[in-house]
Amino acid sequence: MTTTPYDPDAFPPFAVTVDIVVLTVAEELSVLVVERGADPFAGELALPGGFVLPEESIQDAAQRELAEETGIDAATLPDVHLEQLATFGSVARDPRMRVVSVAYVALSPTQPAPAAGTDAAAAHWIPVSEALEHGLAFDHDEILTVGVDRARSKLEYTTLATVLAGTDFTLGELQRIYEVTWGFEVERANFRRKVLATPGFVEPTGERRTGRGGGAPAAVYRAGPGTVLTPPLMRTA
Amino acid sequence: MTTTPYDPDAFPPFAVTVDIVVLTVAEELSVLVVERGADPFAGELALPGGFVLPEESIQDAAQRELAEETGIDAATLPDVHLEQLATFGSVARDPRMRVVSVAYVALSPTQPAPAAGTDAAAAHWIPVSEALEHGLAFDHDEILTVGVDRARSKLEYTTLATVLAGTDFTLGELQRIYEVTWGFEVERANFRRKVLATPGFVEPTGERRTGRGGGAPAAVYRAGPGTVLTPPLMRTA
DNA sequence: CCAATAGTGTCTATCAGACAGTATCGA
DNA sequence: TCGATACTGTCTGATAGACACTATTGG
Repeated sequence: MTTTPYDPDAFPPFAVTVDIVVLTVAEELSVLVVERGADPFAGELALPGGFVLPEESIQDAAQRELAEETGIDAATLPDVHLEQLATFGSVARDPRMRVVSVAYVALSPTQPAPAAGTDAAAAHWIPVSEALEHGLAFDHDEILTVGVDRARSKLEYTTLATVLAGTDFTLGELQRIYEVTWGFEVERANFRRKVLATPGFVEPTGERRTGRGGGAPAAVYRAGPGTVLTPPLMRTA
Repeated sequence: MTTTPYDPDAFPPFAVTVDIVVLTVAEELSVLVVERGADPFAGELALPGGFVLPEESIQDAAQRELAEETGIDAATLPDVHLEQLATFGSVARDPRMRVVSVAYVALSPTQPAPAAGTDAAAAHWIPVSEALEHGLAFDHDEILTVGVDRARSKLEYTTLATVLAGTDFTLGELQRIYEVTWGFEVERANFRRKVLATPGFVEPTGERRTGRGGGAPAAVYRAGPGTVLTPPLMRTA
């Protein structure tokens, strides 16, 4: 806002979009990508996203695109964490015109592949490493990198790993969320101690679940009311 | 980016601005505000900012506005830290038209009042508490709050306090940066130990400086090459 | 039995909080 | 001398890393 009055017809013409880095933990840390149908970058992979409409806030646009284009089951949509990441506004990031993109990060519980036949038929999960090796359209490589960095650091000082773990999880499963996201192993006993000693991180459900490949049945937990981890769960490696 | 091709004439009309939360530590934590000359909110206080031009990136726009409208001495401008904060895009945040604002935070060394007679004659420092009590134009109260939160938490896990302290500083002065920014006192001996034990935080200049109100002369330090504090300097209170 | 996972206990190094004590300046 | 700041040292409680040990499952 300058002190200069401005004429609605004189403002520089910008388009505003949202792009969403939707992350989940499968075998590897994975991101949801869509195949572009039109030029530029037709046929290439890109992050899901779209225009912000004149009558919706940017946050609303991100939520709408997450629902529409993402193919995430409507039942689990409320469990998805969505937060603003950063805004990307280089002059030539879109070859056609001036487009400013407000990027969001979404963390989703482990998900099956989006159902075919929906709006999001072109959407599918691929490992982040694969996405970065292959390369995404526009500046989406950079957006993805920033998004993954944000997710990794948020696991340190928030309880958001529970979002990636889903509604019910064992401590072993929660530990795998950290290990897959961070890319290195975590000492089991110390991890348990820290998680259980942090008030509001997890709550026992009282149930026990038996693993797939042998091993003692594990206690099942759900997310607690806490959101921050003070002191944080450091990633030393 | 959707897979739908889009017509340059059909995109929704948005204006994109930058608004900057420029913070410094004086007697209190203070923010640079400008007096608005035109409606809406004519005569009220607002954060400095302005339009992003068609041929500049958003980051460039923020830097330009910081230099132009801010009244910060050109010699100290390179020492100012500028980082993107968040983007604010509610539908009605500007009563005239749809405006999306990309907010930035700037941390400036302690500064004298901006020189009168410049473009930034309307700019001046006021304590953050005063700004929030009095109220700022548009949604700038919210932007300021988010900016101050960002600054406070960044002091925890980065060495950015050295930016607020200026080129040369004593450990007592650096401690005051923390105390004023966080709003509570820090234990002296522990603060010294932590700062000196963190590699790359500060470097001794070899000089000593004598304070204003008596006391032994203090060693003078400058910022070191380090940027992160691991583990962080926690604010327990 | 073996492999694999779950769960517990313990030793130790590190570090932050708290606080005492000495030193050096200006007024 | 007094007040104020600079600087050092030390004790202690909390905690994370490392690792050993037991328990319970499937195959």
